[in-house]
Amino acid sequence: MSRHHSRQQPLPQSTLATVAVFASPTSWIESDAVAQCHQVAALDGMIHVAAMPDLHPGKGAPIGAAMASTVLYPFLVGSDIGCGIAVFPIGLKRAEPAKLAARFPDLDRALHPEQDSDDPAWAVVDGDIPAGHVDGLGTVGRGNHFVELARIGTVFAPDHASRLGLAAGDLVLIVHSGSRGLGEQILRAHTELHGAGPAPDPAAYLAMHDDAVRWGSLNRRLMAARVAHALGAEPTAPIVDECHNLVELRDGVYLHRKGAAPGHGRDVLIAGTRGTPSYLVAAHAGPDANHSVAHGAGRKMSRADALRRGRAKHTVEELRRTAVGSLVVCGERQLLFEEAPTAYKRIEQVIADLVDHGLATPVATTIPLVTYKTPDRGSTRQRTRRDHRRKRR
DNA sequence: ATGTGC
Repeated sequence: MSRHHSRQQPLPQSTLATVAVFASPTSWIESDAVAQCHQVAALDGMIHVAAMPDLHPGKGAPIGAAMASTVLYPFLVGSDIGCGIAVFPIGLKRAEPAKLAARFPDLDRALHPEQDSDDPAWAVVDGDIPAGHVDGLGTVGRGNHFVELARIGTVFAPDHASRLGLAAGDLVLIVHSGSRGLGEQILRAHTELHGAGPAPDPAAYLAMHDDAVRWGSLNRRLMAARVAHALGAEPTAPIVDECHNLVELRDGVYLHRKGAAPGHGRDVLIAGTRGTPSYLVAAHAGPDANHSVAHGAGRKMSRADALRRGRAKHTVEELRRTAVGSLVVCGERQLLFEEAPTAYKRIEQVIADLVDHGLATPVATTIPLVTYKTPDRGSTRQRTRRDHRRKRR
């Protein structure tokens, strides 16, 4: 993606923005990702780039960074505007993970307002559907997105956990998903005209962006409600819901977050992997960190590397039943390898880096029981996405 | 990441 764009007027003399990396020297950070941070720092209007310990290379822009600029750059937020992680308490009698896994609804299948009008999940909609965008409502998507049933493990801050209504052993649903096709449409509309250049009308972009942020949050609530009903529980309101791909106007500058969660006095669920704990933290990041914290463990390997190396290292069964005893529902073999826990950094190191830099305080861990990624198409033959496409033709 | 692109 080129960062050169046409301008009618001469640019003001640009000063290079500062780059701060919030990770210990021993934490593995790919040099390509740091290089991307410095490329971002050289953009017109950029003031400060804060890289989180889960930093890794993205398409054009780094993932795991908060970037403050006088100019709004849509590509720094990316296509999944509104992607985030929400946590919902769920009152369930403990049951076998295998039984629960089998009861998850098909989250590839969208809820349609008319065809599915009797679905009780609609009760979470308390207004209009943002942008009137109906396509893909209630679907989880692909990549690192998931819906997970987890139990609260170690509680580090009992009072804080208690204020959130949580105690060790409680069950929660964790939903990581975004705005599906809507955010992609919004970025594409900008990119077709302006490439990686700034939004010429920031207010117009922000209006669409804010719709996508609301849509993403609604989508997470819809999915939590679908799953709760399917598991025989009542839907609940999220106790945590933070979006990690967004831009906000803060102190007069555009603060872009790409794979970085708001960290100023927020509670944030920082995702581990599909086979390790996640961390619920109290975030208290200041201006040096662009008021942000990490959003997850962060990829250690590219998807291609994870697929290639994973095939030599793991069996499908090992990835479907993890080291913590959880089950992974994922009918796509390729995705299972791409998302293997070993393709990610150690979440404990990411959290330690945040703690050491004074950006967050752990509240509790969540231990996966069932992670849903894509519908299970049966275990007799694990298919890839390509197989599905072939079959359709 | 994505109702995409090889």
